[in-house]
Amino acid sequence: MPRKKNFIEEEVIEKAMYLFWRNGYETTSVRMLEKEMGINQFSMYSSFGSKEGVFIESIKCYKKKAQVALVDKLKNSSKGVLAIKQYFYDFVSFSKDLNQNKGCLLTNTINELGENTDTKIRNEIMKFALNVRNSFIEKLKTNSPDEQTIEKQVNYLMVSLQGLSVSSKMFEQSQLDDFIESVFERL
Amino acid sequence: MPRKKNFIEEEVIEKAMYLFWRNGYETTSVRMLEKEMGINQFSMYSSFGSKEGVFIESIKCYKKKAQVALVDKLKNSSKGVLAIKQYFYDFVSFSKDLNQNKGCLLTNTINELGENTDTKIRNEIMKFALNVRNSFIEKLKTNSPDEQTIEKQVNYLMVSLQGLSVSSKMFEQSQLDDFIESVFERL
DNA sequence: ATAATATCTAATCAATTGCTTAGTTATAGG
DNA sequence: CCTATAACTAAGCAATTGATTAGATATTAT
Repeated sequence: MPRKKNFIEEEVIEKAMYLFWRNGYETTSVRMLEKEMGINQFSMYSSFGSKEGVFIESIKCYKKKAQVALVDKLKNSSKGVLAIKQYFYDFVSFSKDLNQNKGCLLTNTINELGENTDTKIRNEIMKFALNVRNSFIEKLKTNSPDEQTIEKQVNYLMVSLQGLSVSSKMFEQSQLDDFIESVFERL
Repeated sequence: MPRKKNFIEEEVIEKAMYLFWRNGYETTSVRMLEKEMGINQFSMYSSFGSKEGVFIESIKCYKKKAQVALVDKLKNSSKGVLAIKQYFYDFVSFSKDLNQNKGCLLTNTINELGENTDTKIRNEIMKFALNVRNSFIEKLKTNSPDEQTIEKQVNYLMVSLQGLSVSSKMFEQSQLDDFIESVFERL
């Protein structure tokens, strides 16, 4: 009996995600979302409940994309630790937008909202971080069997990755390349 | 003939700075600033012109504090590269607030405002980054005389420092320690 | 075709944003 | 002790924020 939605949720969320990615959470207004998603505020609120609801779905959308483009590729690689290095390079191009770099949406979010980050959002982010972390550990095992060494190495890699995310916004590509090369020289 | 200001600009700016540091630029409203600085909006605007004006002065205040607590200490140290490692540890405690970590105000700002960062603000930030960078280079010279090596090393250190800033918001102290130790193990 | 109902448009809500203005108060030089 | 002048208080500005409402429109089972 009812009328059909004349938009696909996955499609409009993807558009919202890119907007949040470029601008951050606070700077992105519901009017901007309206325009970018191509739907009315009513539709937005009836589908996703709130601005935060749209953001949470955007985070999930980002995670899916990063999973496919970065994590799955890493998992499927047979190059061991070198695959992690490739992950770092892939991450930089993944977050590149024209001649700008948007960093990682998840890192941006933590950095913007800090400890005030909503628990639901924080959980989504932490879950993905753990996911990446475990994938790194799998590859590190091919290098060294020592658990303590691996633990230290993966902590090192996770922080390095955050550094890459922020630095890509302010540093030259050559500096990022220097960094990545240095990171894996030490591994 | 005129009336005297009954507040000291440096004092209220310091309070504003801590507020911006904790909350970020956008999330900090003029009403919050009013309350925290203990002065009226009129006084704020007549002294600093705009919210952005208050922020720019806050950035300068932050830079002064970081200069004294971190950079000057680094410069005065005779421990060579080890002094840079100390800088990393000092930075973490410098940005710690109770059991929370606020990261670096400058890094936070770049990360929040991205390429839309006002030129004046961006210049202030970049000037300080260059300042830190040069201080690192001085210490690196005590290790190796090769200019290319130093260039690569300092790029590595700068990105690592950004990583530390963001990661301090989401990771445990032990993970940060692992990271710092790993960075300087082979420098 | 009709009735039921979810989705649409578009106007509007109170609250908050950065900023300004009108009017009062304090402090100095003459 | 005045008078000039800047700093104060507090009310208010238009614009924007996230969110809601009322009424028109479309779709499907009967």
